[in-house]
Amino acid sequence: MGKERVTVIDIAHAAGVSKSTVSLVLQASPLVNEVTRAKVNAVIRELGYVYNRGAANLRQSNSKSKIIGIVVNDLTNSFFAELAVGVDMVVQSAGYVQFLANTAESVDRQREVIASMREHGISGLILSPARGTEAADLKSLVASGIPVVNVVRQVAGAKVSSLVSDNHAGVSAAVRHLAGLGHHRIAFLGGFPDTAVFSERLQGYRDALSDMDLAVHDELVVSSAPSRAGGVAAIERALLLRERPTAAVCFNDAVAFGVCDGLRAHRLDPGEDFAVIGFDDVIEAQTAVPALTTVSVDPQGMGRRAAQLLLKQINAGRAEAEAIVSSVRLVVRQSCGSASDKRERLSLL
Amino acid sequence: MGKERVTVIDIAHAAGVSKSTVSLVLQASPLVNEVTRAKVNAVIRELGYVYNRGAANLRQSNSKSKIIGIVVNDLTNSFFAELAVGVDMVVQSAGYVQFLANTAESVDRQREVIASMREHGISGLILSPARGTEAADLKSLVASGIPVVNVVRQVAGAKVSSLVSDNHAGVSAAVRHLAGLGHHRIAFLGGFPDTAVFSERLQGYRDALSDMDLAVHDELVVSSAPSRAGGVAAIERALLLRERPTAAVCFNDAVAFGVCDGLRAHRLDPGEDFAVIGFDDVIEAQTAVPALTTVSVDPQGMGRRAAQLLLKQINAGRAEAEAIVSSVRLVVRQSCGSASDKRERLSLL
DNA sequence: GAAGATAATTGGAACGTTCCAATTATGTCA
DNA sequence: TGACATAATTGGAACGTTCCAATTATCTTC
Repeated sequence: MGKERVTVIDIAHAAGVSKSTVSLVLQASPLVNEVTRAKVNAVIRELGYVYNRGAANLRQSNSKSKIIGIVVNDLTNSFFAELAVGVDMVVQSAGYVQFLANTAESVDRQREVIASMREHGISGLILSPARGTEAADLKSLVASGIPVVNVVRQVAGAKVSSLVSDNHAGVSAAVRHLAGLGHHRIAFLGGFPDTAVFSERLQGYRDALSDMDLAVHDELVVSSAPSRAGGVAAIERALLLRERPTAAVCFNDAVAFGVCDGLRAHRLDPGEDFAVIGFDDVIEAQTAVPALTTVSVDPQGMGRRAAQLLLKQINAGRAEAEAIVSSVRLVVRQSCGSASDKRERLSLL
Repeated sequence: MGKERVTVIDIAHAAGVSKSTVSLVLQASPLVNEVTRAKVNAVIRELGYVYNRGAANLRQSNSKSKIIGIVVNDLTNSFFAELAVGVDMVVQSAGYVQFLANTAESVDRQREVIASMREHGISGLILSPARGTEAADLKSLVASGIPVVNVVRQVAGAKVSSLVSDNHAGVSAAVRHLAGLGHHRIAFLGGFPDTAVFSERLQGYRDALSDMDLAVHDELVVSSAPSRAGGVAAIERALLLRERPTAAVCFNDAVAFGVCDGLRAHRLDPGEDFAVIGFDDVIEAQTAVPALTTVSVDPQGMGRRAAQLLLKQINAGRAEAEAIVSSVRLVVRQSCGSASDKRERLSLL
């Protein structure tokens, strides 16, 4: 049953009008009379018609496909999952649907999925580029006029819009906060050193230390995978130092959680015995114990803004690339053990 | 630049063959001569041709659109993020691309996104239905012959395949394990009571208690949102009981983590002072401190299997619905404080 | 070298929609 | 009522592909 599909012609026939009129109704054109519109709509419902966007898209320009692509480098990281949710929200309510693909940091896979998305005629692309992505990888895509918004990571030399958080300012604020609490040996933990994001955050760390007249010890920056497991590994190594750090700002929240885990494995109480600050502010940051002090970038909000930027460019037809750096704020919670937080915690018990 | 697209006709012209031949080449047909194939492929690369699946799909049956839809009820839960990654893996390597949408438990939104996906001609759908989804919601979809695989949750009366984990056996095993460790007052924490998954798990809890000759106290089952925050709330309430539980099996890992957080807020050490067992085995379960004892369902593997099942049905044309319940195993780690684990932990220090 | 088989190629119709130009119906005004 | 404007509707071409039936080129075999 239900083998052959219902087309606009079937509707036209059943409603006693022409296919052109039905098409007009589908597009909510003001040219069609109210009563015919009602009749056509009734028939549409009655016959269970489903619009064929593929056919429509064939006739129209590609930018009306109502598909946007989003490719992220690591969906198992909740930062990106939330980013995707944010994108999905605005994209859905604009009547679009999103192709989501995960590259797991593989540029090969990234190339494949972008090619596949192009074949399907995406109207635009939101991309968190895999490590090692080069401007050349995006060249033909932008040449074809498809708007692209890079998020989280930039690609040097690519003529596309980008939306990144203010990494330098965020880490700076975190370091200054720790220094203000009296910490002298502050570590920078986690992250792959060959990424722009890492460089920016590290620079923020170094600059803030200088600002606060603290020495910069290279042994205190230990890189690792930007994951929970990476955080465990990083703190393990940091605790091996002859002169241990007393605080750390972490590459991201996942690393920070791993650091807390690693501390506990050493019978150290994060927040009490060791201060840790994250970066991202994923949802668990609030509910974790201790609640994580972190640089809030609001991943969902970032997804929403990226989607809005992309939709703007799609609607504008040909839009120039703009680079937005999204401001960021330090959210002080329990994991850095500030005096005020200690009071707060005691009053809770 | 790059405004008008390159079509199969342009290729044909440039290669000195007919569009039919180019089409044959695109489909890797054995009918075409090696040397012409090579020439055509060269021209394709040279002109930067991109295949238009929309057009192809117009001519072919819907099942060749190479798009599958996946809609989940809560992507911010890492269980579903990992499920999506699993689906993506097999789907990508089969040359498909996935529409991913998040419903946030809204059946309205779910209806919208499914409708939108149909308009785009998905070949199949993997659905983790939002709470309150009814068989009627899927009726027209299955009537149109599009294969659907429900994951995680079933929809009563819907004629679609499903892949769920063995909830009863999983919770049973968890309860028996706790009882074996000497616990008498075992709570069941978290989850919305109006779902089939909840009922199944609760039944597993009750049956196992009976098996072990333990009394079933209704006050020991406290429902809540199946999230980290819900876990905090649930354990708060459980600790208010005149006679406190000493152990809990939780609706899922998110709840279990929340329960650990809540315990710590009360200066109770999860694993030492109170045993907790989760359900799902998300990646953090291994690296968390204490590592979470949990019923492992391997979300990525589940995603992969769901995708394989769906692809099988797509290729088979018309396939009958099959209900698979995926077996499940208890992974004992630190959070339930078994004797052997205590030894293990001590040896670590 | 004629006949038949096989290999390779091809033009044209079809898929379901949109858009344009053209047509018909309806209203307004002197 | 005729002339004109406006409102509503319409047929046909086009989008880029696939598929069928038909054609042409190349082999075999006697």
